[in-house]
Order: sequence, then C-alpha cells, then structure tokens
Amino acid sequence: MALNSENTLLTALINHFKNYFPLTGKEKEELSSHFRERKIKRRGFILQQGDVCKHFSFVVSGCLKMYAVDQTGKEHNLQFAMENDWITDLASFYSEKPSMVYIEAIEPSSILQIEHADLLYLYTNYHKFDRNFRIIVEQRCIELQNRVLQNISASAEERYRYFLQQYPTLPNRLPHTQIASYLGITPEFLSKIRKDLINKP
Amino acid sequence: MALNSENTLLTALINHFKNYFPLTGKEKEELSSHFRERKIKRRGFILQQGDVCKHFSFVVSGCLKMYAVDQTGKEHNLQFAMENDWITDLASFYSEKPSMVYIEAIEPSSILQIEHADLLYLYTNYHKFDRNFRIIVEQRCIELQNRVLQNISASAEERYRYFLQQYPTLPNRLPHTQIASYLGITPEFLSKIRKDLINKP
DNA sequence: CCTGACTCTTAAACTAGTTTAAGGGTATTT
DNA sequence: AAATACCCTTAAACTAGTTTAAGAGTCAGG
Repeated sequence: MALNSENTLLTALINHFKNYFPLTGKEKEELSSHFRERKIKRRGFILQQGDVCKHFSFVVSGCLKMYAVDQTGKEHNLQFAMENDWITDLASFYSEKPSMVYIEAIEPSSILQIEHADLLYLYTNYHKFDRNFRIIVEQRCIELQNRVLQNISASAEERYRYFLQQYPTLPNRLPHTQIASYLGITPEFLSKIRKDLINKP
Repeated sequence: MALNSENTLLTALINHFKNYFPLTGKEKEELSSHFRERKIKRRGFILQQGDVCKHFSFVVSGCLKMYAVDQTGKEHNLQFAMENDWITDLASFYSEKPSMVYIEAIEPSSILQIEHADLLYLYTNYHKFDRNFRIIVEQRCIELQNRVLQNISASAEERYRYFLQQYPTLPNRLPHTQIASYLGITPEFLSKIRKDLINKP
C-alpha cells in the first residue's frame, strides 16, 4: 500500500513517532504494510478475557478501557486509552497465553493494530522500532508506578484530585462509575467525594 | 578491562542477559567497560530524594528498596530489588530531573551500575541493548499493572497472600513494617492479618 | 553489661470507605 | 410513546483499616 496524505490514521501514527526517534521513509512504508486500520463501535471489544491478546493497538481517535472482572462480576479499570495512546495486554501479548482482561471501546474509536509476528518482524529488522517501543513502555512504566504510589499512600479524595489533573477531559467523556472503578472505590463514595469537593475546593 | 572468570559480579549480569537475547563477545566487553561494581552497606543510599537518578542498577546480591516519603514523613515502598533485579527511578533517570524517591540498601548489597550517558552509548551502538532493556522494562510493566489491579480490587489480606506468593523469602529477610508499607497498610493491621491467617490458613 | 532504638503485638476508639436500599433523571430501545 | 436500562445521588447501617497507646522482645552500640 502506498503512502498518501489522505491516509489520516497512519499519518497520526507517523506523527506520534516524531516524539521519539522519527521514522525514515522505509520505516514508514513498513508501518503502512504491517498496521491495520480498524473502527470499533461503542461497547465493541478488541480483547476478551480468555482470548490471547494478538494486537498492539494505537488509538487515533475515541477512547478504550482495559479492565479485569473479579469473581463477583465487578469491573476494575486498569487503563483508559485515548488519542495517541497505546493499549495492549503486555502479559498475554508476549507470552501468547490467554488474557485475564477485556479491552472495550467506551466511545466509537479508530485504531491502528499490529499483530505479534509483525511487530517481531519490525523489532528484528529495524533497531528503531525496538528503541521506540522501549521508550513507549518506559513511559507506561512511569505512569503505573505513580499510580501505585497514589494507591498505597493517598486517600480516595486525593486520588480523585490527581485523576482530574491527569485526565481533565475524562469526567465529561465517560460515566463516573468508570472513574470510580479506576480509582478503586465505589460509585457511591465517589459521589460523596464530588459533593465534598464542591463545598471546599 | 579484560573479562575473566573471577569477575563474579559481571558474570552474574552476563548470565542474566541469557534470559533475553544473549550477548556476543564484543557486547560482553562493552558491559565490562561501562558497568561499575559497587558494594552498598545496610542503610546505604544509591539515590536520595532531590538528586537526579544517575544510574541504572543491577542487583547481584543483597536487597534494596525504592520508596517515597510523604508530607507526614511516612515511607511508602514502591519496589524491592533482590538478586537479578534491576532498579532505577525511570522518571528521573531519563528526564535528568530531581527524583521524588529514595533507593536504599536493606541488606549489604553488591550491585553493578551504568550511567545514563553510557547506557545511551550502548543503546545507540548495539541494537541488542535497546531490545533487552525493552524486554526488562516490559516485565516491570506487567508486574506494576498486576500490583495496580491488586490495589484497586483486593482486600489487604488478599494483597498480603499474593505478596507471600510473589516474594516467599522476603518476610524472613526484612521487617514487617517494610511489607506493610509496600502493601499500603499500617504495621498494626498487618499484624492482625497475620494473626488471622494463622487461625484460618 | 546496660541503654536506647527498633520491632512486633494487642486492644480500644475512631474514620474512611462499602453495602444496601430507594428515588429521580436521562438516554436507548421497542 | 412507553418501556427498559443505565446513571447519579442520598442516607443509614455496616466493615475494613487507622490511630493512639502501651507493653514485651530483640538487637546494635557505647
């Protein structure tokens, strides 16, 4: 497939890589031949528990969530992925074992996906893809470590304030139940926190 | 510096890389010229809050912890690093900004450290280092995500049981106050959990 | 050998967060 | 247009986890 300026999804990805080590012409061509565009409907899944996670996905537009479901049926949100975010279940993707989580679209979304074998091909043949994905994963690591720190040291109210700072647009884009699930509290208690914050912001 | 079989610290690192993409002779030589051995006393620091984290460290023996200190002076353990673990404050290391955390030896430890510029040199000149560190960071990411899931979905008792599975040797090697700090609970409550577990294991 | 600094435990009083239940609002489906 | 499902809030009763305090055990240092 030839590159052209009308291929807006792919140009979003190429621009994304400009934040790291920008791609050469040949590397861009490899992107276009190994990434596949996909539109996901609201409530559509790109991964279900029990399946092997076959793709590393880049979100061009929309919003997805990754979550685990516990024995009692409750959902626990591990990640929201919006424009220019990556999302995959790393544990399942590399081990090729069944995943413990779901990845579901919260809004209608456009994504670009690469399959496991194709990503390995890029890693093997282009130093730069190993490097750029190293950096992408490092940044995810930093985010996760901050979140762990919040979880072990901060109250629910502090965690919510931090969430608002980090994702200012999300409370308008998704139900509060989803945010409560991300913070590790009940929707009822989040409602109380929000009421308290109005009185003393 | 020439490689020889007496250099036990470095051979531990070379063996470690055999779990990923094993190193060539030349790459091993680069290790020996860019990693520096260090012995750290119990309670010795390799990073203090406010300093820039200058090293990526590989633990050959002993045990270190990374922790943040909150406004009230309480410590919150983010990571324990034992034999064959890596430890660094990624956020500070790559941004070269002051760190928010401490890294301190819990036991007398032997480590191998590489400086920021030297690691960039290895990344630039050897595809394999970018690749191996990508994999190392991915595994850390998987660990952190599991820990986040525990934090948002499981009770303190469940988290402690999971901790025992993951680090069976640690309760013998370090004070329980350290474990409580890692789990995000008070030492008093951990004590209660331990009592309960004896009665109904 | 003694002292002081940590560590672990127990227990009572407290607080942060959950559960259960109910009511009203707003989309989405039929 | 009605019906259903979902979402948000409130409140009362409950439970998980914290705080404060006190006592006993253990270890390193003078």
